[in-house]
Amino acid sequence: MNEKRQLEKTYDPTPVEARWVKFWQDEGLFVGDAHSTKPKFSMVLPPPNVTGILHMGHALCFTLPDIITRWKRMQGYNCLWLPGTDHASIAVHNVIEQSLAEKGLTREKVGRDEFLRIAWDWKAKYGGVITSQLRRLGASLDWSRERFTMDPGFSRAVKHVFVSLYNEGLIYRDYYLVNRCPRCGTVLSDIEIEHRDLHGKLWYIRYPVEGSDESAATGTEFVTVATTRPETMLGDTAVAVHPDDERYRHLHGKKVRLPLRDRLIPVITDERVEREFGTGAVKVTPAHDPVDFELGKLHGLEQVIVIDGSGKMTDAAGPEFAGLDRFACRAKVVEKLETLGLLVKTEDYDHAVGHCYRCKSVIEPHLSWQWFVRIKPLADPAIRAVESGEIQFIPGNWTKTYFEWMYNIHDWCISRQLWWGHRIPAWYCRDCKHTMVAMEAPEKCEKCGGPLDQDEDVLDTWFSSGLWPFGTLGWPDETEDLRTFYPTDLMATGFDIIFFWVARMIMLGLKFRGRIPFRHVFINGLVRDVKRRKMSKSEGNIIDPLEMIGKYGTDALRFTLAALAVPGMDLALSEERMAGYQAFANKIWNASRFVLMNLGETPAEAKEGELSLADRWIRSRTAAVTEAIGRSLEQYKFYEAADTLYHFVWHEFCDWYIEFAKVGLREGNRTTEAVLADTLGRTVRLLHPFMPFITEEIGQHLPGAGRSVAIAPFPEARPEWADPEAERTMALVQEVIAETRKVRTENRIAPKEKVELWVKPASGAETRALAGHAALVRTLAGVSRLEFADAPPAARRVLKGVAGPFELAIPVEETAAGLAGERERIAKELEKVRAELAKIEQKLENPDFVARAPRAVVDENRARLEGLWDRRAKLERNLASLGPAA
RNA sequence: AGGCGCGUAGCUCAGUGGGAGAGCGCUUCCCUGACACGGAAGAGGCCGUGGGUUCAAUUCCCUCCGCGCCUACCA
Repeated sequence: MNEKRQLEKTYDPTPVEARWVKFWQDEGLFVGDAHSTKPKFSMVLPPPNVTGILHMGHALCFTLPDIITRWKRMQGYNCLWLPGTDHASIAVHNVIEQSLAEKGLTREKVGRDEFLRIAWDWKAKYGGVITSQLRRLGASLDWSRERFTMDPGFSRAVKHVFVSLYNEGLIYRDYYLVNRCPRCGTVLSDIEIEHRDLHGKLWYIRYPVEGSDESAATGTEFVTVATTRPETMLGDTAVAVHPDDERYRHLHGKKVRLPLRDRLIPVITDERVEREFGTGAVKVTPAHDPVDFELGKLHGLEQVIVIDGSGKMTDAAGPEFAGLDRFACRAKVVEKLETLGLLVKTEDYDHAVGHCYRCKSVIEPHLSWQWFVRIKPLADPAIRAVESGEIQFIPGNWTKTYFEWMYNIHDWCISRQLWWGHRIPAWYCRDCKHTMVAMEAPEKCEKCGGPLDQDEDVLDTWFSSGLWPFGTLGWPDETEDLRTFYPTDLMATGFDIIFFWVARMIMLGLKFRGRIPFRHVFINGLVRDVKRRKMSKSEGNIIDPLEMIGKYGTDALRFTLAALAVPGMDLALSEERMAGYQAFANKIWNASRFVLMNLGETPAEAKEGELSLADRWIRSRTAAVTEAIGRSLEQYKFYEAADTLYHFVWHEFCDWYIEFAKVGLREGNRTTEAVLADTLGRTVRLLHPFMPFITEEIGQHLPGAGRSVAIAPFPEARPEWADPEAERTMALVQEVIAETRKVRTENRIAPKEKVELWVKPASGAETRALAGHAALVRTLAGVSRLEFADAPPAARRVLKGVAGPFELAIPVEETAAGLAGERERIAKELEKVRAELAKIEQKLENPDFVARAPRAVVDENRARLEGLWDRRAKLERNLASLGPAA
């Protein structure tokens, strides 16, 4: 026995994990080789926000691709998995502005330069948190190539893209109604808006029609409009009705007097007005509503801005309301109208309201100058890339979601009124207002030579993220990395950023590289809690991956995530499950300990002629499992691969093979020793992509350990090991053992007590097969003596069982406890057999079935029928032998 | 309003056009020299409802019920 090779008594993940993280890093095992001649496999890590701390969503999204990368690497691919972080402008702003607020400061007070200095300091200090947490997960990333979306090279790529698109006319500046978050102080793109259903109100307001006879007894004529946002009426510049609406035909061309502002506004007609909704007349506020904005343009209406960018009412709202918060103003407007008798009624009304995706404030439509990407020309090729199958979504049903959005895509607003980010490379002439866009700051206006001011805004974070797959590889330079690793092979991410990120990467990758950025898009689900709720801080139902790692080990966490990862499905994470896989890790550990304890000084060699049944069986199973795992991983069926491994390791290798091997090892069978060691070695390597730490630890103790399991060859399937005969015979042996155990247990024979087992011979071949492996039955079933005979020797009591083709008999002393249940046990079994038999008989008696079902199915049913007849006969005999019921 | 998805064992989830599966939990027994994070033997399910296709449906199609998500300019 080699003392050095032995494992500690119990597996303690923490020190082991720390050791191998360092080892992998020091040895440079995950560094991609730009000059390799081997086939490549590349991925870029979806860059987590620098503000981030690792949560379960990360853990899932990083574990699954890591499994694939490790698997590919072991198969000999030149792998690159490139890490990095995203500057996350809004998220960082929120963090820093909060810390400023604690000192009574605002970003305006400290100024742009100071603010950026603070942000960079902050990034330097905390930006590494998430990356160090990623290492703990065991993610096999190439840290030598780590990037940041605002590092100099990447910034150059961003500018390059902006300038190119501008020169091509695909980026333009426009005065447009956009979404603005009053709290974050910036505009947002359409997809950064979350729609939430709110319980709101619908206010019905009367606008006096101008020219109606106020002095007449009939009184003033009114037109009533319905609105969910009464405060915007201060900016109304028209009332719209449907052109064919008879109720309002007499108002065409008339004007109404806007209450509270005492302004005359026209009645216009437009087919977009729904006659059925509200009163069929709608107030028009071009500066504060997307539809009204369009109407306003069409009808040449004035745009009166009554709410500013921070959600406060402007002077244009009138002296009574100027300076009020928009919601306070709403209350005041309603109150005023009521006093004036202009509020007809108020109804409850539920509707979807846009909220900021970062801070959840209610979005305000806001009229301002912004930069946009003309998206159609970019979207079309991106649609074709998916239609043609060049890019494949997994699972495929996300394709539809992608198309849905891409077909209806709107121009992308990319400017943000923030400081942390890529500043827009546009300059405006102070004198002639000329706009210049360039990579480097121009000296003076190219038209009039006047002084220039750079645009104050930065770009949408997602504008830069969209370049990630090629910007990280050195683009716009034609680097070796770019040539070797682009396009990447797999992008694994959440469905929530298909629009934000995946679609943009495809569009920009095609535009600037002329090639797709990745072939497969693996969409993983959301990690939810056991009750399927989204994990959130406010719910207090967060399961913290780092806490789980501390408690159960990284391997258990990874295996849990893999086992629950059905492509595209949300997964409900339970701690119990994780505890189960911790036990699994422990099981592997102890099985390995057993194997190592039984290895001789010199490596054993498996001699083909000396393979035992168990050896041939486990080899056959290993071959099948190896093949199955490859197939599952090809299809990203992580749960299936994990399940296969779990079952194989625990219920085939540990429960059966190790127990069988003990029999051989006791006899000093070195072939069994060799097969045992080889099977463990293969198992460890099969498991490695899922559980890198424990397998590295074990692998390094095994004889013939290479430099690292992480770069050891992934086991090949060895189809020549398939041995159906061994599997059939083993099934026979296992059945006899199981039946014997069952009879023992149900008759309360103590585990320690040995019994004699008499087997009634079945066919010659079956009997010989079983007889050849009597030692296995004896050891595993607690049998002292195994004999073949038509009838057992005379005894006061004989327990009966049926195992496959065999009838079993166990003679016991009358004193054995609990013999009474035996009749019931057999009767119950018989009942099951009869019920099943009835079903099959019925099926086979159906001529349509026999005529139309596939031959194999019919044969299979016939075989089952015969097997059941046989079993029924044996059970009936057993029951009869017990004598009449008491 | 459209689109997507889910409803299978107590819980969390796989799976399949022809004998219902796993993990955890539960019951009984056992600390047998790898492992009590263990071993052995069990209990437990009209596979949401109603139709249709089929020789055969838990599986394919439709209706409905329940649940979740995404997209959306009826104020």
